[in-house]
Amino acid sequence: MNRIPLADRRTALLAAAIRVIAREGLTAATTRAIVAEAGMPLGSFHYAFDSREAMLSAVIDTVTSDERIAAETTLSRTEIPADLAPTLIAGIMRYIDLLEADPEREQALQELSIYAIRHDHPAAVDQLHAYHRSAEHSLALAADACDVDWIIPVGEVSRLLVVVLDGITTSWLADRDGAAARRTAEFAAGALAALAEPCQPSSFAVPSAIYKETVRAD
Amino acid sequence: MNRIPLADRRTALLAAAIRVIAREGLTAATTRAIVAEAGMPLGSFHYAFDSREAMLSAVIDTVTSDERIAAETTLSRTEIPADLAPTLIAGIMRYIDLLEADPEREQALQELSIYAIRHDHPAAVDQLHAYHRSAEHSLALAADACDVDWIIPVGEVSRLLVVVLDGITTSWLADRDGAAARRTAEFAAGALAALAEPCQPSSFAVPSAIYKETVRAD
DNA sequence: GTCTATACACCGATAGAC
DNA sequence: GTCTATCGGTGTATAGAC
Repeated sequence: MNRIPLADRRTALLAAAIRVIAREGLTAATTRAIVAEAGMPLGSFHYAFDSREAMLSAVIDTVTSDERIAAETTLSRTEIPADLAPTLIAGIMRYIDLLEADPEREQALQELSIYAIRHDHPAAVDQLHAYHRSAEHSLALAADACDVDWIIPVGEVSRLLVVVLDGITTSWLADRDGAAARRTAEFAAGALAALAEPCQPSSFAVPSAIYKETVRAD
Repeated sequence: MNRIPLADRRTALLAAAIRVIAREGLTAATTRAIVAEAGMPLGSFHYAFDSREAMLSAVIDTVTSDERIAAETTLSRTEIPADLAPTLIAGIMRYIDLLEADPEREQALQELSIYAIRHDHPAAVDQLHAYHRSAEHSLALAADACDVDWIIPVGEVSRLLVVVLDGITTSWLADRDGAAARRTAEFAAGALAALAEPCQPSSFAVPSAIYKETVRAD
């Protein structure tokens, strides 16, 4: 009947898949459940995607896109305070707000992440790198706005931030303790802020003792 | 033929299930795969467990037992250095060693954890609490050995440690970058060590400003 | 291109022989 | 109690009508 461009059909199926995964979990996201969610007949699935597996890879690519992550995690420049620690706290708090506002979405991302590690490892690495890029961008922006320099490579700081955000997410998904998550956020922000110092006139940053000998160039 | 006590059969099936989950993932751990791994006929499954779901809950209980976690994470007292930061570093490094030695096991634990959040939430909470208890015990032991007091409740420190360990695990499972994981560990240990101070003669600990007003009694 | 009908494998669970 | 055989259901994928 209605002829739908293939790209639109793929988009609709991906969106439906993400909704089903968020609502009922990855194992419940069968081809039947996804086409039902999208209001399509079962047959249409396999000429939008070669297989369920291929579609899941596309789902991961979609939720991993830099634009999507950036849109959800970037602080608008105007709301950045002057000091670094409060800036970092505000950023992490904003993430926790998003987590509390849409727990199922974050749970879905974790399920997809762990699925990818076993079944589509390159996608898992891409997903992690996307988070790192986003964190790096936010951290560079924060340091710039607060007139400080990171004393270790910002890529290292971003790794720390990603680890903390992931840990906070996992714990919160289990215990739903927002107050505890926010205490963790304050501690983490303080610790991260200690990795910056007021801008030096020189362009050479001073590496900390810990990182001096272990950071590799690549 | 061979009559096997029910408890033994359950134990054997649980062990087989854990091996299958570690090797092939949770979704591949079907009743058929598990009994095959255990060398049993399919029929024996359902008089050891009421259902696959019930068996998975038992699996979670098994891997969540305090004894098991403690055995894997507790530092033997003799190898604790005198200063807190190196002690914490050694502990987290030891965890990373275990992670690198048996990645599939840790991946299995994460799959079980995320399964439990959706399908057996009380078990997920128990699992998190077990980690907290173990971390709390290790942190108390470390502080004692190094003659320091935690300046915030040790339960709060343990929460931070659990968050960090979980974040390190997730990142490492994706990128397998042990050097980066160890840099994260050094940073985290340093930040946690800053939450302790030399023992006071008084038994009153001084709460930090951050935690003073947010920690609830419960 | 679209959708119905169906193929075929595998799932959890159980009935029934021994 | 033990194990084989099988049931009913559901999964992915596809063949074939239109």
